[in-house]
Amino acid sequence: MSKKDWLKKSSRSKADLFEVLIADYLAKAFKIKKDFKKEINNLTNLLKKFENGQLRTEEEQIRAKQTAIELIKFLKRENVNNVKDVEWVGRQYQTQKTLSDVDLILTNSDVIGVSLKSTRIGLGTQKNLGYRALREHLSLNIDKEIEKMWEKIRLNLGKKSGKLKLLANAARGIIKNKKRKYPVIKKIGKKYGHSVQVKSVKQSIKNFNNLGQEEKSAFVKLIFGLEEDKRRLLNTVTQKNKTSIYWNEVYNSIISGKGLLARKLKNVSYGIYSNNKLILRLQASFTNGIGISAYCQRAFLP
DNA sequence: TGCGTGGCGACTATGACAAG
DNA sequence: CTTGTCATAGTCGCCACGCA
Repeated sequence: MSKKDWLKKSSRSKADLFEVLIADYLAKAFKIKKDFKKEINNLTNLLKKFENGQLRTEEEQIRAKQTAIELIKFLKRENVNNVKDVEWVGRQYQTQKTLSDVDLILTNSDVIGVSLKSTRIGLGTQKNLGYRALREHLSLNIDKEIEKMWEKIRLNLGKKSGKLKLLANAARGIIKNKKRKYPVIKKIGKKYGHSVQVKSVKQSIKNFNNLGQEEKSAFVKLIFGLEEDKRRLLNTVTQKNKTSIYWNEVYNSIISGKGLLARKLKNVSYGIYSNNKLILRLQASFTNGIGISAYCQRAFLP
């Protein structure tokens, strides 16, 4: 296993540990006869095996404590006292169709989902949408533009000399892979790729705004990873020593598709607004550098 | 410090053609 | 005609970085 694999696995376990630690604090706070000691021990032991395992564990312990304190305060303020059970949802989000990491089950059987994030820098990419998904949801069609882009790239390469000229008729993947060896390929890709990005953004905005409520909803749900979730959702983000907690206010309009509107942000990016509040930023791009590789849109939280 | 950009890598889809 | 195999294309999560 390569070092990167270890790091990846470790961060997965780290996130898990972060979640169960908080679940444990919450169970205590609501005096529920349940603890997560077993999960905590298992994950702590697992983390020990990774590079700097001790350090990683301690970092999550500190962050979890801090987050839990803030979360419990928040719940008190919001008069959420009637919690009868705490459940760790963890990574079942695909099957459970929820962003919740820990569920709070209330005495009336309502559920509050809590999404828990612990990051060093930024919020990361929310989702990377491929052309297929965009075609399906937004009826985006830039086939012609992409074909034209390739024609121009090949034409341009053909005018060069030597190895570059030979590449003019090579497979797309070959050309793509040569871009590090021949940086001029990146320049060419950028030159002809940019207009594809710009056009696709225009088309995406127009098409999104022409969608019906249900289709708008489906697209946004795809990005948020929501399906038929009935939970009220509480988001917490812990960065460094700062924790922010907020109800997922946009949730209802996301589900209903009401009040959703796309608007241009920059030449290659647009925003999706829920009742005039920016909820997502989408950026037209190529997955692997500029031009020449597969088209995609990346979604970021604002 | 937010945003646009660049990059890696694992995985999946597709289509051509060979083998059964 | 169906199944297998191979190369190429596309998908997508994660991360890094530079610049205004």
